[in-house]
Amino acid sequence: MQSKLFTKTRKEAPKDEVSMNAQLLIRAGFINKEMAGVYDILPLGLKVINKISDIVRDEMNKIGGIEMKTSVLQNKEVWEKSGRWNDDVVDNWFKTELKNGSEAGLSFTNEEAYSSILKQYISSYKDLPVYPYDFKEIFRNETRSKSGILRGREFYWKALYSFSKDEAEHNIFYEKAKAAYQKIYERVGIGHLTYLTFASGGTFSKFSHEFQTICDSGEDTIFIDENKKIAVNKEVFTDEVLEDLELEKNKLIEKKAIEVGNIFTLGTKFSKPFDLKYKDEKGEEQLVFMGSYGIGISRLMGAIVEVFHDEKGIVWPESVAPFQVHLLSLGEDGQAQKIYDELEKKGIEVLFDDRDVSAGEKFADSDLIGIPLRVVVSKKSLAAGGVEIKKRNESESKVVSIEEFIKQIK
RNA sequence: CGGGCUGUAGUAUAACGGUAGUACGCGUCCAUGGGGUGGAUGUAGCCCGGGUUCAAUUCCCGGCAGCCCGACCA
Repeated sequence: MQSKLFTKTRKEAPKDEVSMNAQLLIRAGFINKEMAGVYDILPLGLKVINKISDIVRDEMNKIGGIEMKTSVLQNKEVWEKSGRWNDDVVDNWFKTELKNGSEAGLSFTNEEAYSSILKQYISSYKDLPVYPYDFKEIFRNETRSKSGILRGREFYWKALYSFSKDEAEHNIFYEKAKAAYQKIYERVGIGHLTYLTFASGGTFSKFSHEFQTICDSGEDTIFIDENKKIAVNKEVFTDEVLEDLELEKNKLIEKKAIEVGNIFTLGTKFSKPFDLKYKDEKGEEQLVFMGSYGIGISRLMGAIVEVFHDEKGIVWPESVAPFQVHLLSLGEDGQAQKIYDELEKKGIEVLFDDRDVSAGEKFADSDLIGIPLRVVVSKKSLAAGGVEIKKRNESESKVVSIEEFIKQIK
C-alpha cells in the first residue's frame, strides 16, 4: 500500500550526488544518504537487496556453500597473525577501542575471520572441502568514496571462502564458482554486459578473475574480446598477458566497466599464518588451500540502476524489482482493492498506489520507481473493458479484462 | 593522501555589507480528475567559531561537512 510507505519520491536530485545510481535511488526512495559514502537502505531498497541476496544465496548453495555469519567487530589478535592489522599494510581500517583499552576492528574483509574459525574445525582430510559464506556489512575507511553506492565506506556483500585439500580440488571448485557467478549476473539481468575479466592475481595464481559490467560510469577500464566473451583489466594489460591468454590486441575493445564481483585463489596465504592444516590419508599434515569469492550486493544494486534507467527513472529487471506489479488506482480504489486482493492471494508482489494524488503524479512516480509492470485501474480503463497494463521497458499499453489479467499473471 | 570547488527553508535555487526572494514539498480551502492539474492562503532557511566593520548570510581566517579530478580500493 503506497499510502503506507513512508518514503516519498522527489522531483529533483540532491545537489551533492552526481552519480546516476544515487540520484535515482534517492529520488525514488530506495536509499537515504547518511553521510559521504554511507547510505541507509529504505524499505524499497531493502526489497531489492533481498532479491539480489536470494539469487546469490541460491547460487552459492547450489555449489555447496554453507551460510553463516561472521562478526562485525573483529579481533585484533587474529588480524595480527596475517599481518594485516598494521595501518601500514591496511590503511582503511575502521578501528575502535573497547572499554578495557584493547582494540577491535570493524570487518573490512573476512579471510582472517574464516581462517581463524575454521582452524578449530578442520583437522582431517575428511573435514574438507568446505565452503562457508556470509552476507555482511563491510566497512572501509575510504579516503574518497564516490559514485553513490558503487563505492561506499560501508557496504553489503557476500563473501565465500573455499577450503580445499589441495590445488587440484580447489581448481574444480573455482571453476564451479566462476560458473555460479556468471549465472548470478544472468539472473539479475546484466549477464549480457558482464565479462569474466582477468585481473592481477597473487602468489598462488597468475590471475584473479573479476566480473566486469560494461557501463560508461564504471571506474575500471577493461579490454574485451567479444568472441571469447572475456576481458582483460587494464591493470594487467601487457603484451605478455595477451600472449598468455591468446588474445589479439587489435581485436580487443576498450570499455569502462563496473567491477561487480571478484574471485581469487588464495592458496596457502592465510592457512600458513593461521597454521590451518589437516592430516591427509597418510597421517601427514598438509596446509589447507584456500580461495575467496566476493560480490558486492549493494554495489550490484547500483550497477543495475546504472545500466537500466531512462530519463524518467529506474527500469528494474523483473528478478530484482522491489515489486512485480505497480497497481495504480485513478479514482477507482474499490476495483483496485479487489484486484490487489486477488494478486496477493496469488502471491504476486504488488505495490498499490492508493494515494489521493493526481494521475500525472502517479504515472511519474511509477516510472521513477521502475516496477516492471504497471497496471492502471480507472474509469477510462474500466469503460474500455478492464485494466490498462504497460511494461516499464515498453511504451505501448494495452487494456485487458480484469479476469484475464489475474488469470494470466504469474 | 595531493589538487580543485561548494555550504542559503524538507528539496532545488536567487540576490545582497543594512538579516533574505522564487519553485517544489508540507498544512488549509475551492476547483479539477489519464502525465508531476489550476487558484487562494499559510508554514519553513543563511553550517559552526573567530576576525574586519557602525552593521556580516555576504569580506577574511579557522573548523566541520559535501562534491569533483588524481592516487588507492569490492
